[in-house]
Amino acid sequence: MHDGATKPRVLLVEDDRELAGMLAELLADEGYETDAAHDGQRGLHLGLTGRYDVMIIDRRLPVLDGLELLARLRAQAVTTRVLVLSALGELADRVGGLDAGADDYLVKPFEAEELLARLRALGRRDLEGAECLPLGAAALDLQRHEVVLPRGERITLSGREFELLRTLAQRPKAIHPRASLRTNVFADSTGESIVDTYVYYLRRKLGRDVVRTVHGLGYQLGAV
Amino acid sequence: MHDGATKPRVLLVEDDRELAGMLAELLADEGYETDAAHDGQRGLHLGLTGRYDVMIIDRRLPVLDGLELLARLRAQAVTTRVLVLSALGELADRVGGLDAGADDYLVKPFEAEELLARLRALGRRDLEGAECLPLGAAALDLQRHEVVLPRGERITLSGREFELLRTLAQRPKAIHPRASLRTNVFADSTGESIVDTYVYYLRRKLGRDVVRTVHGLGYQLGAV
DNA sequence: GTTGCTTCTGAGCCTTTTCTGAGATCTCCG
DNA sequence: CGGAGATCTCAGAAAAGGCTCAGAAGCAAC
Repeated sequence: MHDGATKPRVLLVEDDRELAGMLAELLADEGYETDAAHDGQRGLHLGLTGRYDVMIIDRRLPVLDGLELLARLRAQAVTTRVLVLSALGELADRVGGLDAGADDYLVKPFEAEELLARLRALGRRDLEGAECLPLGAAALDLQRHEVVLPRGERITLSGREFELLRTLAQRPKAIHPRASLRTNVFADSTGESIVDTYVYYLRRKLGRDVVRTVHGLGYQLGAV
Repeated sequence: MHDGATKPRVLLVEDDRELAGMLAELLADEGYETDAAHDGQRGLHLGLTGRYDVMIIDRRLPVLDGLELLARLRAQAVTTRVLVLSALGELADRVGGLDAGADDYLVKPFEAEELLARLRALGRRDLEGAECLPLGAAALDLQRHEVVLPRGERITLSGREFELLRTLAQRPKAIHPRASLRTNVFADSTGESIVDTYVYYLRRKLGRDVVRTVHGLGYQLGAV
């Protein structure tokens, strides 16, 4: 399950299985946790249901084309950074990709190093390449699943507590509806109040103000 | 050069397969156990996951250049001695290689005897230098497979116990997932709890705090 | 062969985490 | 104010994760 939950998670959508395998190995060495899909349909499914820090999407895909996939994801308000791979280097395609909502564009063949550099850049853009997410005056240690208080005290979180807080902290100003938290953090578990329960746990450990309730809309990150 | 029981392990990263084959044979004759990689990517993978006493890396490599590979290994806190091979004898390259963290540099073509001499020298240097890993107030004697307590008392570890503790001590701040310990130390043995068992053995010999449990994530080096 | 150590497996038990649901409390709005 | 729906709190069951250990199997030295 979520063994290395602290690792940045990558969704790789690439139909060339040999290339996909190499990339997966490369990414694993680099400390990423990778899910792979070999066609657009599957990619869409994973992209909508999983939580990823970055996505790498090939432009040409069977079943559902890469740009089409990207557009669909964006239509569903998936804001994850996306790096599009393409065998076509022409300007037109490049523009098309960026138009469709890609954050970066890489032309095949490419150096492994360049891919990694671009991934890091995307991560940095998202403040996720960092080891910690800011939490008001405190910080969330992504490696250790701990909250570091200003005075240096550490409070360890369980896996789910961590996932929830991390999700909130990734977009600190956003209001996160229960439904999306339930989907992203709790894999649509059947209980209706699972999110409430974990908000309760977080508040019990970190104080009432970690999470703010926006009545009727959802939850938002507060301050510790 | 190394303690008699186990052969010294060499990682050879060389894209010229003919040369690689010859070197592997030479090294085998000389009592080394050799893993070979033919491109930088594969070399990086092996270098990060395997344990080697020395690495021989060609400067020019496909996919991931030799110096880049070296820098990457160093960045991941791999401290193994590295001998860089190069067809280019110019000063600039020499400096580049040493900059990138090489311990020695050998220009092609070279005599077999010279390579062996330099390997022995690197082995020796390893003995002089960091022959102990710090373990809080104590230390892990890499030659004798013993833990040296602050008061000078020595506790002998079995082979597996040593490998496990060494792996943890090599990256003392990292959290090591069970799965990776299982792969690296126990060659993916079938039992699920092999890592737990050896953690238990270490704790029994060295006290509860040698190894810290990070629930759901893995183990981390503690203090003795 | 016997002795002694190491390695590995798996069973049993304990702890922590996860999930569910039900009652108490709160908020909004008429 | 009062009711409906939303939110909070929490206890307890189930599942997952972790610890301890006994014993079998392997290996090396005597």
